[in-house]
Amino acid sequence: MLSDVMEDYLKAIYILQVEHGPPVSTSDIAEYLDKTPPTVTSMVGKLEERGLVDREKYKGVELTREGETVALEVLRHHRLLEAYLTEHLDYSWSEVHDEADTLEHHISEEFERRVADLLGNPTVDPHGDPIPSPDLEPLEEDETNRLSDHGVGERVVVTRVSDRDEEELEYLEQAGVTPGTTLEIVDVAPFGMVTVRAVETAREQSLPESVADSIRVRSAGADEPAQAEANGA
Amino acid sequence: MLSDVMEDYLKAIYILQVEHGPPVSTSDIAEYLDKTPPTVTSMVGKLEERGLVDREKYKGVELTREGETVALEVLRHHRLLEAYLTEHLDYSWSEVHDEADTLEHHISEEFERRVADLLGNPTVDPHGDPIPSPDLEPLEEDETNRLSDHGVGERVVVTRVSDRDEEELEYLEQAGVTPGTTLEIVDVAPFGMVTVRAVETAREQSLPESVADSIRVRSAGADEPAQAEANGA
DNA sequence: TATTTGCGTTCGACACGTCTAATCCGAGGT
DNA sequence: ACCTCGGATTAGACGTGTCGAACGCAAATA
Repeated sequence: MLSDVMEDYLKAIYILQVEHGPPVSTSDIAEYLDKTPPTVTSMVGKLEERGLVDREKYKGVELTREGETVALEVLRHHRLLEAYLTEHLDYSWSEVHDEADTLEHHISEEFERRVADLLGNPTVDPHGDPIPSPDLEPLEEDETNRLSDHGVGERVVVTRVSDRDEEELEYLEQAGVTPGTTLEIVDVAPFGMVTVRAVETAREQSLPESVADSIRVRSAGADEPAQAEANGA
Repeated sequence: MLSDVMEDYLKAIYILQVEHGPPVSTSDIAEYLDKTPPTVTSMVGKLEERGLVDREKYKGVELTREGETVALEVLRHHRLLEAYLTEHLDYSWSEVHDEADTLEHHISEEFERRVADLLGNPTVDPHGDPIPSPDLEPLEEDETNRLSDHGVGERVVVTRVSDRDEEELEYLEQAGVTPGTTLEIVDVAPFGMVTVRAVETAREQSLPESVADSIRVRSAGADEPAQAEANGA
């Protein structure tokens, strides 16, 4: 049996690995989990002993297939919970993260199954993040663009926003920028600030570069406009 | 902050205290929580340091008001979760206990509030156990009788069954003996076996003494036939 | 190539929750 | 009043997860 702490490490390594590719450094893990580097070194050693990560000293760490499976399981719990809390317990879009972060380690397989059924086996969570399938196959890479990769005049549909920063989420939520929203890019300032107009509501918003970086979009009218609606119920 | 383990001890002490009255012995706690007596002694020492229990060495332990409040909080979580899992996630009556036992330590106050609202602020859980109020006032004593206190020919309404033994619960569930059921006592054997007929379905069941002891009832047609229906939604 | 500098790792320590083995109370029987 | 025996406590140990301080490696700099 794995402790919740170990699950947290595996999830962190998975996420960092997806973002910047393996190997993942000790200090990145420490930063992500708010631990000190010696703590991470020692924990990573234990994960290696259990065959959940491969490691090269002074280089970095990478999940084994087994470690990846555990990470996907935790991620599935997390994202199902986010969807569930949002749709059935009336949580706001920005409140769900902390609750899911705790509960993801403590729900049973039974609970997972029942929640998934109730939601109609969704494939994305409320932030647009993909939910790993029940058999925990590796997720496909996110092929969509960042909002900041697009230029003035283009029309895009939001597919996904980062769920790591609560304040950012609250801002986007009340600004009406959520998965499924169609945006028209009004202006791009030299320092990366992007001004967009939500097509449905005609509201204009300016978003700093860091925010524009974490919003994933596809071109409006591009192939397969189905993803945002795939989250059942 | 209290650990989940400490919460478990406080809950256990509370329950034992309600059952057999203070002081609660080390070995009873050990038995209840499936730990060894030295472990309990050491933990009880820590609870005493934190002002959650009063203790007299070699005698036993009793919750302080503060410790009782914590126990009631955990109990509220547990019983709300049981009600919630039963009513909204389609858990069977006997499955909920283990899931609730874990989750009770990990849900936020926010979650507690939302679940309570959704259920209509129930005052009893699916087993008929009282749910502590949000302000965590001490629970009133259970004034109802045990099934085994009644004699042949009497009609009683089930108000409450113990949730500690999963097998027993499964049996009672499929036997149709649940809170709200009206029973007529058909026979009492000398060794405590009670045979009852469920009035609504006319099914007859024989219950061993241990089971008959853990079923609480009130006389059918007695004052205030309202309790079993008080669990909203 | 020699040195600096930034990470990473090792070392020692600590709190928690648990156990076994050994010892110690104290209530009930004589 | 004494002894016994069941239950409680102390003593010592271990695994987990965490830290700060000291040390070591390796890549970039000169």
